[in-house]
Amino acid sequence: MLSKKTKYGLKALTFIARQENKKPVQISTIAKSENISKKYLESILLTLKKDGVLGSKKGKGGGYYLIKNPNDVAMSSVMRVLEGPIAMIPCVSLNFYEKCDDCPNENACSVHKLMIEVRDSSLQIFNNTSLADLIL
Amino acid sequence: MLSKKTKYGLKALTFIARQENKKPVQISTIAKSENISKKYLESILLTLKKDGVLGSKKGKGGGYYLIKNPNDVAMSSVMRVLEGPIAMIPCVSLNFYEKCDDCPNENACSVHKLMIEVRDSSLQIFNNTSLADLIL
DNA sequence: TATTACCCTATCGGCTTAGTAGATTAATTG
DNA sequence: CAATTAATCTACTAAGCCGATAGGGTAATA
Repeated sequence: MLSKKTKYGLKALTFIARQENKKPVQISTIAKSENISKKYLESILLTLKKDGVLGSKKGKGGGYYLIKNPNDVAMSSVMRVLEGPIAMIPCVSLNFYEKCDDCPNENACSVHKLMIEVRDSSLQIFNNTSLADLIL
Repeated sequence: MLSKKTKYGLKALTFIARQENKKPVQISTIAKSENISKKYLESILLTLKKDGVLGSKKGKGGGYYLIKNPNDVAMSSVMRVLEGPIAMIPCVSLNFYEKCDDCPNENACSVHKLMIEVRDSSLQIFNNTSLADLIL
């Protein structure tokens, strides 16, 4: 399941990227327009800022703005920051690997192979889709 | 995330499908061999039985056995029974569709389109992989 | 210097997951 | 028939996560 966190984050990023001018967008503006709890959205945008996708400006006329070019914001990186691993199971995750405690031998595991396939196909989509593709 | 339920279920199915003879396999045998809590595995196998993939026999020499041919057990159906929707988000699910409460217009949603792509690529894998492929 | 709006910490209810316990039912075997 | 075996059913629980909320703190701008 895609968490609301990720869903809201993607919607917010899209909203910001759609701005003609490069003026900062306020949290409350996005929250209202996209039907998202303002306080919750706050924490999400903060996460995206720490990740380096967004920048922020305080005070009057402040808000959040895009730091990178939408073409350079890959879905794979956004997904990893907000959702966590792209793989369905830790033992096939590239960035969040963890050994299964019930599997003595990964290579002999029937589930393992299947999950690698799924991971690769998802990864291909997320790597080849950028924020710019979402704007359309 | 793939739930342990699904993971255990797949492992159990593989275990049963690997049996040379078609004699029923007992829960405890699978549980020990695959390091799964016996009682938990019980409920999983019961679910698979209700779905029509497995049959069971009580009493001495009883256990669970495969009803269908491994080639006819598609991963997509097993996934749906154990894991639920294959889609990452209900609004793009084919079998478990639900409207988003925050989206006024699905077709205008940037997340929607992305999630359809992911669903389709996963579905293709799950549809084209059967239990027979896992045995190898 | 007042206002605006980001920043941080803490908390909470509700839900799901994984696992446990115990009693019951049905089939086989002696 | 009786004893054994193993599936079936019901109920419960501990732990963890998610989404949301509350309230105050801090920095920049006009």
